[in-house]
Amino acid sequence: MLEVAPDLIGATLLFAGVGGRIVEVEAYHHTEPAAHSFHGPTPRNAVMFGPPGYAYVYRSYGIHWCLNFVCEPKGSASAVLIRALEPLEGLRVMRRRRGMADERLLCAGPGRLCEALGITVAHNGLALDQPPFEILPRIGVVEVVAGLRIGITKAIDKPWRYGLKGSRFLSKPLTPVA
DNA sequence: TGCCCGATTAACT
DNA sequence: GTTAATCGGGCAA
Repeated sequence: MLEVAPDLIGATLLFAGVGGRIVEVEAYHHTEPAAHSFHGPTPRNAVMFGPPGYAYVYRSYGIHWCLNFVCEPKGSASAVLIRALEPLEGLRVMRRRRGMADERLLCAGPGRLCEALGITVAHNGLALDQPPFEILPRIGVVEVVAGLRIGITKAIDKPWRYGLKGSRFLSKPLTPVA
């Protein structure tokens, strides 16, 4: 899981033809209290305990949707939270859905990202390798920076946040960690 | 059965 | 900088 997370940076994620390049992710594992799967399976996070390669969508603060990729190994209940995209495809659609013109903020944050792509809990448990999802491997070399996770209050010490170096589409600046 | 809190965002002072 | 919006899960009673 800690291997696939940084590898996702720079890959292109499309949902029904709308999306862009992944510039920010965070890794979660059920052995640390920040993860939803920490306390064991529930109806909400059940997909995290299933096979890898599926989407886990959950509601945050009762308002927003957040998209996760379920990772190897199966049953480990580990997942990677997609935090930010660099908008590339379907800009018009995303702008309409988000109701704003600022391209930089279209997908800079988990809740914004889901709203822009039109992802809701209805897509929870969908396979990531078939429509409407489409993931294209990154092309060429990208500079990945690791940092401390943000927006959480538990297990903040783990440097499991990964971002594309210098990207202006990050939800917040990335603080490098050795 | 009820209360408190969170992997957030946007609007307001 | 601060605060409301809003819902499912964990924990206390």
